[in-house]
Amino acid sequence: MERNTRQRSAIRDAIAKADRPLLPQEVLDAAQQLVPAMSLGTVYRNLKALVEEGELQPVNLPGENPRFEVVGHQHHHHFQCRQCQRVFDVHACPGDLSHMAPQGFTVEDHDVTLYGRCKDCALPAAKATRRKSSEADTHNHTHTHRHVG
Amino acid sequence: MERNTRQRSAIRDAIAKADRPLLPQEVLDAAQQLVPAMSLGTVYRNLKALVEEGELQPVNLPGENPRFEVVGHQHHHHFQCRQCQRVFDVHACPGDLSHMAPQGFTVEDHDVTLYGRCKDCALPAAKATRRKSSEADTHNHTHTHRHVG
DNA sequence: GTAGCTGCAAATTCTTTGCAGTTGT
DNA sequence: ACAACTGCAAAGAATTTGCAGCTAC
Repeated sequence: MERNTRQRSAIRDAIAKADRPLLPQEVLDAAQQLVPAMSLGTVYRNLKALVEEGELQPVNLPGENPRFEVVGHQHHHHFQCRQCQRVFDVHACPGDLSHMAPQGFTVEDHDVTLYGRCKDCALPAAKATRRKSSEADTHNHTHTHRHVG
Repeated sequence: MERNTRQRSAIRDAIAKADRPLLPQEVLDAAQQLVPAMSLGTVYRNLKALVEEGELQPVNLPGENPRFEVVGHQHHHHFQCRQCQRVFDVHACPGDLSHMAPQGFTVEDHDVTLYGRCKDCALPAAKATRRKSSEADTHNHTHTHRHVG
């Protein structure tokens, strides 16, 4: 049976409060504000458990490490900002794309990822009424690149 | 200046002959038929060099390690077979998807991945005239899962 | 002859796992 | 009590890199 540890609550909370899918390290950072001694291993273990439990779902984007969000809206897609690298949900869907497949291929599902600028990182020219650029640059610049360097 | 080593030729050749994007390990497997002593490190170094040179391009699918293909067709998408895990090019495109983005977000590009059954792995019921199942099961079942297990 | 390349092994990054001690129920 | 959970550290997997020797030009 599942237990209600401080760590698990903090992890649940961090993801529930986020308005976007989080990386394990981001979950740790947020959860450590409640439980400072929490380890990354515990985050991974709980993410896995919560996914199996059906409470969370992994969000995989091309070339990115998996992020996690609460299971809510069924079928949806994602947007990644090229400036701050953060990922956001997109509730729209292009619909049936089976016509795109080559002869003889059967399409069962699809993934769509949009790239561009998020609201906070909008380009100067793109917004007449814009926040000071210093604000935009103050964001979570999570430069996530898969693996080594 | 770039040199023409046996290894580099074998790598180039392996990718050019493949009809789909290959994983580094698949490139090694193919290239070792020409240069048996080739190491995986050499494959990675050459893939990187050939990408920087503009001869190859990485193909990133959600939750998958990067594959590589020759730069040819400009904008295109990919299909991954849920049976054999192989990835194929899709030359169609859904077109402009900027209407999908939330208010204030600017869309500059998109990635689309289709999932289903490739021609070789078509479901029995889906094809009247079908190859013997033994043939389909003889394929490259590259079970690529990111990271450990 | 020498710069670029190669194989090998060690290092790095992300993720999982073993273990001994802690804690929720 | 005792099973589930935690922190820590080691293991694992994909990728990069340092180094000494090899080789194309």
